[in-house]
Amino acid sequence: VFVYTSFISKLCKDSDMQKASTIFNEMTASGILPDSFAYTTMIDGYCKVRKISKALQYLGRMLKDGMEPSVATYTTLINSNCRIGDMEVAQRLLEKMIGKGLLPDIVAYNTIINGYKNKGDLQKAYELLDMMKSFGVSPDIVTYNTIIHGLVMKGYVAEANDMLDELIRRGFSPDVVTFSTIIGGYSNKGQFAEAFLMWCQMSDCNVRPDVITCSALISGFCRAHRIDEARALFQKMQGFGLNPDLILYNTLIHGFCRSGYMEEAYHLITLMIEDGIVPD
RNA sequence: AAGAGUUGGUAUCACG
Repeated sequence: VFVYTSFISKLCKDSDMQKASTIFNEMTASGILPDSFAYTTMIDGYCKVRKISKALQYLGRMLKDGMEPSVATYTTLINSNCRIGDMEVAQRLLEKMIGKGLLPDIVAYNTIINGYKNKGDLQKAYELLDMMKSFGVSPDIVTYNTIIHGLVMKGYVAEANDMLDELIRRGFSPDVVTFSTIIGGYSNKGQFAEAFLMWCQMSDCNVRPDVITCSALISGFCRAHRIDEARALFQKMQGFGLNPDLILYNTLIHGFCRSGYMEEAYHLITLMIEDGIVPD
């Protein structure tokens, strides 16, 4: 079950549910009984490719095998509903698991907080934050990152910055996601001085930028038609050993087109192909 | 360097 499930898990992450289900069937055919992990992997895989009926089919098989959904199984289902924006169902699932005597863990809470955040309902996100604390579950850096992103999405980047200070005061270590989120927020608003300060604070914390950090900044530069700076950072990051990916190329190509640099945009396509990245 | 679930970057019709 161990090796099968790890293999299936990788296939699910590649959204290759065709192959994943083949392997799953192969496993059961060889007499190996799927456990809770195996089922949850399949359920999550199908949820992520929006084949909910397939996912429920596996959930049904799991129940028929006499297994109770685990906290992770519930979290998968909650997340699936969060993605389609159905927070009523997500909330009901959370209550249902509690009713069954399962205690939602940090991941479960983070998932539903993220769901409310994506709906723009920071009020509810904060309520869930209180709820988790009252159940004795402490927020972690993911929780903070989620709320910081919620603030950024609403344009409250200064408040997001305050939240960063607060989390540090409480003894948490901001990570590359924290900084990328805030840098992206400033960058999108054209507040590049603030974005730069954040970049410096990130270095002070010994957190290294990654491709996403750079993309967030480059995206802002492009939006503001500051193509020289976009280009400069694009060069510089490769000096750091960071390799541009598909999204970054798309960002730059779009930015160059928008600012009228059509030849250069076109040139990027050949460049990305040389990098082994297939344009989408 | 190993089996499951949560957070950050681009684009996309219509509506607004």
